[in-house]
Amino acid sequence: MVIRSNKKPLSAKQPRAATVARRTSILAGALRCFDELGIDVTTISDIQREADCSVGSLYHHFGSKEGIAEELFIDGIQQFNAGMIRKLKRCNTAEASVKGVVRFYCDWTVRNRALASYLHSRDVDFSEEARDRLRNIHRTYIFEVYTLFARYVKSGEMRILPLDTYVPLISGPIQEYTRRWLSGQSESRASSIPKPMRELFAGSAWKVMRT
Amino acid sequence: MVIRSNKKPLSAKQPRAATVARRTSILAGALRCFDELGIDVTTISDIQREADCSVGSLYHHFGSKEGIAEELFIDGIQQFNAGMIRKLKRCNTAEASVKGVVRFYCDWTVRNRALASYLHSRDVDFSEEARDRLRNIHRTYIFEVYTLFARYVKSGEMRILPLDTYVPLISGPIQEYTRRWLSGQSESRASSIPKPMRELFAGSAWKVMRT
DNA sequence: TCTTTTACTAGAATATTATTCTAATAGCGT
DNA sequence: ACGCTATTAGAATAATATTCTAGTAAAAGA
Repeated sequence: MVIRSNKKPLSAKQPRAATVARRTSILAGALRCFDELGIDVTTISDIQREADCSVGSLYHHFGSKEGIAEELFIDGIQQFNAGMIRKLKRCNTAEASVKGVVRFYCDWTVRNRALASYLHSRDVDFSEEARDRLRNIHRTYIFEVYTLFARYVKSGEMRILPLDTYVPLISGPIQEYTRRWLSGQSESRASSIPKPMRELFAGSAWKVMRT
Repeated sequence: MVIRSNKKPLSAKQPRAATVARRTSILAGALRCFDELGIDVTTISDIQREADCSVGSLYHHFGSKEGIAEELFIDGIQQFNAGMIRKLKRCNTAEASVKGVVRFYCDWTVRNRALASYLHSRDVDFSEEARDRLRNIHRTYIFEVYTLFARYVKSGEMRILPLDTYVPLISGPIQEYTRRWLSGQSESRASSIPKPMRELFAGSAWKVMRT
C-alpha cells in the first residue's frame, strides 16, 4: 500500500475550485429554502431552482435530499465548533472562559440566525454514517474544550463534575433561550438579544461552575 | 346565534368512543414508526400498517401526514405540562419546587422515552394553525407555572428575573442532558439516568434561582 | 498538442409516496 | 325502521424523489 500524503489518507484528491463552489452554492440554496419554506416542505426542485443547477448535479454531489441536509448540518456544526475553540483560546481565566462559552453561543446564534435555526431543528434521523461522523466531530470537540478547561478544574477554580455535564450546565440555559428566540424570529427582521440578557446567562453559568 | 354549552363553543359534540380509540391507535402507531424507523423515513403506509387502518381513515382523522405529526406533538406537550403542574402543586417550598421541575423533567423523559425523543426532535416547521395552538398552550402553561412560583419570588426566596428566563435557567441544563441521553439510547434497551446525576442538575438549578 | 480519462452536468424516464375522491358501511338519534 | 352523519375502504391521481443515459468540460498522460 502506498501512502500518498499525510492528510485524508483515503480517497482524497484536491477537488476543483468549481466543484467546491457548486457544492457551496447548493448548500447555501438549501439553507435559504429550509429557512424560508420550512425543512419538510422544501423539495428538490426548490433547491434546484435556488441553486440554479440540475437534478443531476444535486444527486451527483450529495446522493440524496437527506445527504444535502446532513452535509449542511455537519458543516454548520464545524463552523460553530471552530469559532468556539478560537474564542476560548483567547480567554485566560476560568470565569472568562465559562462566560465566553455563553457569550459566543449567543452571539454566534444571532450572527448566523438561519444556520443556527437549522441546527436546532433536527438532530436525530440522519443516516448511520452521518451520525458516526457527527459523533466523531463531537468527541474531538469535547476533547479540545476539555483541554482548555482542564487547568481550571485542576487549579480548583472550577468544580469537578462528570465530564458529560459541563456542556449542559454551562450552555443549556442559553441554548434553550436562543431556541425560543429563534422560533419567535421570522425570517426577515433582524433583531438581536439584549446584552444584559446575555450577561444574565453568562453570570448564571459561572455561578454554577465556580468552586 | 345559539350557545349550546359553555365548553368548546364551536363545532364540538362528544365523539364516539370508537373514534377516540382509532385516533389514539393511529397516534400510537405513528409514534412507534417515528421511534423505530425515524420521522422523515416513516411513510403513510408504515403508519397505516402499524395502526391497522386504511388511508381513508388516516386522512379523515388527521388531514395529512403533517397533521398526524402535529397532533402527536401537541398531545405529548399537554401530557407533559399536565404532569408537571400536578407535580408542582405538591411542592411547597421554593427549593422543592425548583428541584421538582428538574426531577420531573428527568423522570418523565425516562418514563416516556419515545415520546420525549419525538418532542425533542422537531419544533419548527408546523403549520401556522398548529404553531398557534402551541403558542396558546405554552402561554397558559407558563402562566400556571408562574402562579405557582410567584409567591416564592414575592417572599424573596427566589431571584427576580425576566419572566422568559426562568424556564431556560431551571430546565435548560437537564433538557440538554436528556437530549444527549436520548440520542445515545437505541430504541430497545431501557437504561435510566442515575439519581446522583439528576440531583446534580436539581442542585445547580436551585443554586441559580435562590437569592 | 492530441488523447484519454475522469468529474461533472443535464434532463427525461421511472419509482415512490402523499393525497384526493367515490362509494360503501356502521352507529346513533328519532 | 328510517334517515342522518361519521367513518372506513381502497382505487385513482398528483406530487416528489431518485435513477439512468448521454453529453460536456476539465485535468492528466503521452
